[in-house]
Amino acid sequence: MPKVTLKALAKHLGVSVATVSNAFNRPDQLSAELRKHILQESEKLGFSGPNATARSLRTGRSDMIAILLSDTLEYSVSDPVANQLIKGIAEVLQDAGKDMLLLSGAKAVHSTAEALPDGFIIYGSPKNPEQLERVKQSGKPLLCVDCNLSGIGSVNIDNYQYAYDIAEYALKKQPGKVAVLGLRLIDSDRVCRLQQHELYDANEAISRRRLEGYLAAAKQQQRELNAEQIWHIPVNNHHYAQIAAREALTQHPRPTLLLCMSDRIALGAISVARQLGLNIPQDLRIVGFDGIEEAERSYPALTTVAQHSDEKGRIAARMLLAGDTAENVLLPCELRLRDSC
Amino acid sequence: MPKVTLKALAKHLGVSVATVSNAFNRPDQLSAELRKHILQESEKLGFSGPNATARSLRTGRSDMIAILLSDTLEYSVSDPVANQLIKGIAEVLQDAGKDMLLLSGAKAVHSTAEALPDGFIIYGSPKNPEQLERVKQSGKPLLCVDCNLSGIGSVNIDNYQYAYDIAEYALKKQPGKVAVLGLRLIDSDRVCRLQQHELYDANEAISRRRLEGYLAAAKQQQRELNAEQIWHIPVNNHHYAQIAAREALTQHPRPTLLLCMSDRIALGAISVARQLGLNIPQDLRIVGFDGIEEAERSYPALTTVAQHSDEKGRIAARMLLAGDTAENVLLPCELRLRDSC
DNA sequence: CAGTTTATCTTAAACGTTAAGATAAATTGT
DNA sequence: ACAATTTATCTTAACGTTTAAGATAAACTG
Repeated sequence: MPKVTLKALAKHLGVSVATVSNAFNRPDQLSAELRKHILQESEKLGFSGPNATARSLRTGRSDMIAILLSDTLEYSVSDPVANQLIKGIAEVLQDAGKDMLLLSGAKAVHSTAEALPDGFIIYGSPKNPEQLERVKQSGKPLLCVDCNLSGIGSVNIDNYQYAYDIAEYALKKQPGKVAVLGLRLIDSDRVCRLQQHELYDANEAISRRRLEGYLAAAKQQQRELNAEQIWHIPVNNHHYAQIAAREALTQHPRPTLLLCMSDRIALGAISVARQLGLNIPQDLRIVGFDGIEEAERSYPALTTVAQHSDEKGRIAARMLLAGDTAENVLLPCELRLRDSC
Repeated sequence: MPKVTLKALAKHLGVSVATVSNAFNRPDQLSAELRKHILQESEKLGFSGPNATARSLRTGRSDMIAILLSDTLEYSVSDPVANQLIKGIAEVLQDAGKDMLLLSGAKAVHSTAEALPDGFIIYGSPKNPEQLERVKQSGKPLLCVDCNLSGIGSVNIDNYQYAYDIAEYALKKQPGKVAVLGLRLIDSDRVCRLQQHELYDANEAISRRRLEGYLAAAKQQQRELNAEQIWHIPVNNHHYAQIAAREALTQHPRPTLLLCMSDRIALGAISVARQLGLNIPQDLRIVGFDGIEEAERSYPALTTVAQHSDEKGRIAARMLLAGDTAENVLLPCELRLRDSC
């Protein structure tokens, strides 16, 4: 059977294509009567509305907003923080009648998905420079979330400050040896300690800002914190967190405080501590970062910095839709003081 | 500045649009020399390749495949089973040079995202009948995963059989009262027990097949399993699992066996059991379903049915790409007998 | 060297829409 | 009653590509 198009419908109804188009898009351009008739008939013929591709070509819009993830889709999206962010963005976009498109940053995405969206929310430090370049080139509105790119508006939290705050709190509570379980500090697939020369890095990634906060707090409290006590964890999951935590906690002397750059890492560390028979907070204190739901339910409940990723998503989405893409917004967080420290 | 298009490029270079188009798509249609020149010049002008929308309109293809999720994006995708599936699909699609598009089933998706893909993988029981209808109408290749729709090819596991098998195994091991912690058995947002009339349902959802398996095994072993011992859990997460587990495990007499329809539910139940001071497997045995990674690491390690969702994804994607959309494939699973039962 | 093939490029017609301007009919004001 | 306005619909020209078919010139064939 021939495809049902606006043109075919128009012919069948004996009216012009414009009128059919208007029936769908601009009700004020034709009589209510005719419009109803057209809509009915189109339903009958199984016409599911004007072809989206053609419309998009003609109007230059697609009513889609993309989230440019820094990793593979499946990984980015399974992270609880990213998940909350996506949820927040989705809420706002839906209300605005826009679609959300998730773009993987890790793999070479075919151009269709990249070319289509009317705007982009770049989430996390982009790992694919060519892709970023294409997106910048597109001239479409851009916004960063949890990253900072020169010339692009952004929504962030003050990672340095809150890392400083929670580290300061923890250091005051707990004397003894300090270790950091850091997330994606360097470009390596394996858990490892930092080397001296890797201690500082011009990198704008949020994990670097957090590390700087920890280091500043340690310095201010005159507590030792060397590169060899700073672990790099390549992926934010339980598995890698446990590997690092086990390395850190089987040292002699054993650290008495773990500063963890994410709640997932902290939860992994808690489970290792339990396996090692350590009592939290007596033998060991642990703090996290992010404020994911699981952190409230853990035993002991995790002391952490609560950032509101859903709100971050909502704000970013609203800014993008409003064309408000020049500002750099910093959202407040809260220290959640619980039993783990 | 004027937009850079094929036409603009052609004019600038003094060749026809067709030639520029061929430079990108059909290298054999022009001399290598000219092609190189065109590509260089196009790079210089910041032309990022032929406009995807126009190409898609002209060719009728978008090189995108959509996964039609049954829930909201953020929820569907945070589920470990869905996550594995997506990973598998992504692998195959990437190798084939296709893009993956995630479509939310819960909300009204704007037509652009729905109209674009060249094919659909429907994941889970669709909750949005109109959307499903539109997708069917499109005439594009469809495939179901973890669901069954008449006339549409599918990739599934034998939920009935494996539920039967693991229940049979557990029932033989453990005498006493049996309870089922079921996932999405009825249409309710709250944790609750099933009513008598809800025990059987024509619904094709996988959870129903699993329940039938449990019931058949109980019957075969002449063990009691009434509606009042079957819980409905609306969302596959720790939170709801714990609510249901707490209800089930604070009964008198207490059940000694929990048949859980997902590993996440089972893990939630394990944590409740621990809170109640119950010893597993002495006081209580628990089995799960799915075989997620966490289930190996839990304490005690979870006895479950391992389905290979990544492989399921790969197979589904390959079938769809091969145009092999009529078959109904059943993938094998394995019983993983561990300490929890 | 006429006839045929090959390599290279051009022309022009789609693809299915929308938006601006044109036209004709109906309504209004004076 | 007639110009002025409003309302309803139509015509036309894009939007940026791809591709079948045609044109041209160079290279081969016997």
